[in-house]
Amino acid sequence: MIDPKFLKPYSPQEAEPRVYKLWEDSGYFNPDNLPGKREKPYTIMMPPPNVTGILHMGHALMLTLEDILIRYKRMRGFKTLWLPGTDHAAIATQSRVEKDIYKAENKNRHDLGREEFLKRVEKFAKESHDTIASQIRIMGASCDWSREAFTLDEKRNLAVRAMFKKMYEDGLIYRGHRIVNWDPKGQTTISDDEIVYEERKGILHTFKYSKDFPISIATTRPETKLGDVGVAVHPDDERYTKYIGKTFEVKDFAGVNLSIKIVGDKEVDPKFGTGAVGLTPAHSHTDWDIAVRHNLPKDKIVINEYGKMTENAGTQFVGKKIAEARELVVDWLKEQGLLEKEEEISQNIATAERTGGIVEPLPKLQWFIDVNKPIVEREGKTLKEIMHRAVANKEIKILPEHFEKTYFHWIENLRDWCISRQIWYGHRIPVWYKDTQIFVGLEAPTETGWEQDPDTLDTWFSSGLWTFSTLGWPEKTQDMSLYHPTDVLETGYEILFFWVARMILMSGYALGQIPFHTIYLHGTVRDAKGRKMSKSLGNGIDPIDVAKKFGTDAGRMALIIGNTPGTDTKISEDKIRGYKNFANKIWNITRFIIENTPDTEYSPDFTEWCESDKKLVTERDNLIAESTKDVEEYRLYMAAEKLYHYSWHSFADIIIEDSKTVFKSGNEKDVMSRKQFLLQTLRLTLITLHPFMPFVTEEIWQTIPTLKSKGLLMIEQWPYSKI
RNA sequence: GCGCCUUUAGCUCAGCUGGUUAGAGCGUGCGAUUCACAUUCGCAAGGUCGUAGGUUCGAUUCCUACAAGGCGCACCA
Repeated sequence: MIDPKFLKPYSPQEAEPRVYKLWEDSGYFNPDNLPGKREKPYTIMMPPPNVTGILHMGHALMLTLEDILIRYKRMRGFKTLWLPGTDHAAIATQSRVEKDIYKAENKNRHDLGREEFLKRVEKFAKESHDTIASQIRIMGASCDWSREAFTLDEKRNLAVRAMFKKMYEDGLIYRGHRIVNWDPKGQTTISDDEIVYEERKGILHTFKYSKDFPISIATTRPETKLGDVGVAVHPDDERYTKYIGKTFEVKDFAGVNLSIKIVGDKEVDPKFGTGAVGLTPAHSHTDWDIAVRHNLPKDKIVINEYGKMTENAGTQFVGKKIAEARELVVDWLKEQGLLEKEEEISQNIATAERTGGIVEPLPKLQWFIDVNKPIVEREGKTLKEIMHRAVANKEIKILPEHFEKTYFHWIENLRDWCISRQIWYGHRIPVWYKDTQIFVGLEAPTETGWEQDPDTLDTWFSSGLWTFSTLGWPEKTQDMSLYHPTDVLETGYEILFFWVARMILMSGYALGQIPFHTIYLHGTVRDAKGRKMSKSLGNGIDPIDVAKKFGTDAGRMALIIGNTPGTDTKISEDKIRGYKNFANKIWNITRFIIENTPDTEYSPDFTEWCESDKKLVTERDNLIAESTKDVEEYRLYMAAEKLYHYSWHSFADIIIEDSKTVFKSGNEKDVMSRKQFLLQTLRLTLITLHPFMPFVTEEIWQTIPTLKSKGLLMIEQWPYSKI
């Protein structure tokens, strides 16, 4: 008797939660519980979503791609581990919570104090985590919850401390006083990669320090000139060579005394401005470098951490904001008749990715990772070389391939990585100070008087360890030896440098291993018009709403079809609706077949095909073989589309339609052959579509008595496993 | 400034290593539909494959230049 469910349209809302529970309760998400021998492991570490809120379409795409790969490999008999987790996302989470608290209570983090503030952040992170974990389930992700990790939990903290200690002892981590990127809004340093450049209009002022100063200079930041210590010109610039080496005393530059030494440096572009650069080493990266080369004073700081002028800027400027000071200096130059020219130019302003604050270069004592130091344990290779080599010698393959060039280009320009942050939420730096002594270790020294460094680590330091901190490193666990290196790292191309490169660095350094064999980079999910989804535009599609309205399967298909690696993809409700109809189509295919084969036993070894069906078998098997190859070669979009097209436009539209005639004909051999073909193809359709549309296929499998008796579709064997 | 990507039907995109009438989905038009389908099915229209050269027996596919759009990195005094 046909199950009455089939008399109504397929209801993903009803089926999906029930089916997920069935899977989760089976224990098969955990590779230890999978049936059969399964000697070969297949591992994916889930890129941990930030605990700053809820999942968006990008997460849905990531989860879909990874789930397809994992489900496919599980059906191919691999010991599949997909390890889920979340990321504490230090700055992002801290600033989010700060904002909330300020809105609700008009307090900042200092009003609450470190301990109380951290409690609040942890509470927020916990809630956010719970939301995310439930949303990952809604997406149908077949990941091993028993191994779930958090970048800031105890085990990961141990890994972080162990790594810091190891790198410190190898001389790769050092403390240095140098110019860093300071975010006045977030009150912390940030790395070069956390800077976003924004093009803005600025005014280039050309002026002289004093009437009798021989060289005019140009600047967009007149207020910093209060801290100038020199002027740099190109060594071959004939206009200025006669001044190189001389020092000029400027008695009164807007109220301060300046001692300006003229130096020749080839970094100076003689064609820009006047061809002479006023040097402010404390507030400019390039000026700092020039000052180092020519031994000029570097610590004349005129702007502090809050973006205000310091005492060095003179009594009339101290305490004033940058913008105000800038106007005052310009006014003064005008009054003195020193301003020669003002022109509008466009310039790139460095802003902090997370807070949007304008980045102020400042000299500070910070912790760095040396990317150019030869490592004894690694045959004298540097971290840069470790990162470069893994991709260059094809140990790691990037998809799409052209991102390799981007990757190499980034490595070439890489400078030492500043890893200390002046924020509270994150891994505390495992360094203790007592007078002039420094102690670096896993635990605090037992004697009294030691104080721990107040700073925390860049969040990407802990994410860099993700492929192995999740497996228990630094302990020598069974998981470590079985699952590392992992197989695929699937993530968005925008975090290739932030994260992917750092994992290659950390794994290569600490283990002498690559972290993964293949990098699959997906693009950004955009709206129907190609715009980025954002809160302010209100054009976002919430994957959870999609699940409610159309079903997760439909959302997954819409995300995957037409989506090639590295390319942005557009999605709309219309597209999703199409795949909702497809789920219903499979539902009705099933209904037709069971209604028309009530007395037919499915026999797996059936060979008595009539002539016309022989062709159908070949066609179908070729299609499955092609799709299998597509999945193996990461053309998931292609496999999904082929299977979709076959099910609907061959199997349903042609073959099933034709069956109506065959059944009427009454030719017994033909009828039997066709019935067997329909049953067999239904079974194969469900199996091959399962990685893409896991819910509807499993629901059907569980509803048909003969298929259900074989257990879960999730662990059914993929056909033609020789491919 | 250095580099990467994209440019194929009205829209969104496929087209793997060059080879018969260039494909899909959506949309459009016409027709059918109490017979698995909160619909579905059939048929049809629609493309000088960004522009200009080149390699080749043959190029949407390879090379060069150019144009438009997008992106990354660096500089930014």
